[in-house]
Amino acid sequence: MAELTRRAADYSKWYNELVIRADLAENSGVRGSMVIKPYGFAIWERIQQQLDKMFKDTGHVNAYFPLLIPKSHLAKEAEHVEGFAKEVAVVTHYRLKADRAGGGIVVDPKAELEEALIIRPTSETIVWDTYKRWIQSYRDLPLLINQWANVVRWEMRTRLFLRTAEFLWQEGHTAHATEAEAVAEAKRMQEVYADFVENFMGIPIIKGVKTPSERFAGALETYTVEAMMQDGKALQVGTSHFLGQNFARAFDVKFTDRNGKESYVWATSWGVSTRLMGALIMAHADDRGLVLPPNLAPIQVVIIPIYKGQAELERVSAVARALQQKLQSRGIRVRFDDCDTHKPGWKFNEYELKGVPLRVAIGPKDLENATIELARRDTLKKQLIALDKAVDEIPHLLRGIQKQLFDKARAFRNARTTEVQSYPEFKKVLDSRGGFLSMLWDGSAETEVGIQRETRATIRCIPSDASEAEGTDPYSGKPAKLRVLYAKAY
RNA sequence: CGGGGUGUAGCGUAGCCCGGUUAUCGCGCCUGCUUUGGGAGCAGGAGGUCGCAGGUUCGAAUCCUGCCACCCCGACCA
Repeated sequence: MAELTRRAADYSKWYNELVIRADLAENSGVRGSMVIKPYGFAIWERIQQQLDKMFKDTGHVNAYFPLLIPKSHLAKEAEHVEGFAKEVAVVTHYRLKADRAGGGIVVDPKAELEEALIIRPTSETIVWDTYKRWIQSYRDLPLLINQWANVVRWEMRTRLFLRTAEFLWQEGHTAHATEAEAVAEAKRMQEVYADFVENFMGIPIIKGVKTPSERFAGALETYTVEAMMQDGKALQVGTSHFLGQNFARAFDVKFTDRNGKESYVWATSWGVSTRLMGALIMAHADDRGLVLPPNLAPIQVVIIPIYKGQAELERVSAVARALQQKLQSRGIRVRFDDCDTHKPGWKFNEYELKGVPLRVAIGPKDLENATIELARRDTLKKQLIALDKAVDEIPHLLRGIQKQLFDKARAFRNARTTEVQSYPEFKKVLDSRGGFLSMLWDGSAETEVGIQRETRATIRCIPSDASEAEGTDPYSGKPAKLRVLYAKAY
């Protein structure tokens, strides 16, 4: 990764080329949207399946809400509308007609909608408009619902995976009888995300809360999980909001409690998106392509036959298929690539590009010696092992690679996290090493804005494990009680 | 929305300033033979509204006008 770090300024070029070459996605040609290719989608499906299981294990169920939302819904929650109004796509007509003059097709001016519809940038408004009809009693609570969907945000600038105009995500929307229960839910989902990103994706994260200015539009508290990419920039990979009673008030969602008293319900919402795939690439990949943690990899082991002629292929295949079957019976995802349209060297490169954690090569020499060649994607090291040891060795190696990827990323992040005491030191470290900078903060938005303007670094979060600190904010000179994490972010 | 840039085969490009044979080269694609333990070699072949629409000219990828799309940099953002 030294090469990548050295070329930090050139990072976006590297990143986009890699993403495309690795067959994950490409710009669609439609402003800011992406096409996710089959291999990329296989990775997304792994993410979906695992998260979906974790949501269900924590008592949630899936549902689906409309794509198009009446414009007036958005206006009901003041801060929410202010946050999203600048980037919503609007549907104003329901019909096209032939254009006699131009020979093309034009919007039929007679088909204007009485009320414009917006394409959801997030679903809080339509969900809460629906919840109003679903909730009357404390017996209807808690309501713990998740939806997998696409949303559209007309961002001024887009970037493959990290900020596309249309993206896939999941959004959880829950309703609770008490404030304490809703806060606990928001925190619990932050934990679920942390668990998923660290243990499944192998990316270490920092848990914390956002400052008021970085909060979700309409939230009282935003819990975040922040990761560091290999160029030292921060990326928010998951977010969970405690919404208080804001949306319940805006959409008039009340319930009657045990004592017959009526009050507004308490809400949360939480989400992760295809941005996770951007995080995956930028956290683990190297100049040879993707590096996938085994838990996530759609293909964990690829077996490549080496042979001359049909007879040899058949002898190699017999061994390869037997190994494949034994591994599969242990729950390992194995592909035996015996297609004869590409040579072994081509396949080696292809599966490295795709980040497959382990590669097995079996050829005539292996048949003679009862061995296989095993290559690790993370270290690029090759070793010969006895065929009869492979079935035990491979699961063990996969676990080792999963741990190694996480440990490496965590060591990198720790090495790039600096506690700074003064503002000159802050600027110096930010320019030289980047990464996370821990510094005392006076709690004011003025300081945040000032530092952002001067350095482009923002407060990523107030870490939840931050110890009590006492001192002065190096930027403003005012009293400070908190150490927060600053970083340049995507 | 402000600043900059680019549109030529599936991808990457030369040609444009200074108009003139059949639009250049590489990758990829197709066929054949030889190959197969790190992205094969040789031979042959296919593939083009030169972003779109006008204009100037005997003649436009090249000059002029308008439009469109995309990329990069800012403000915005999961």
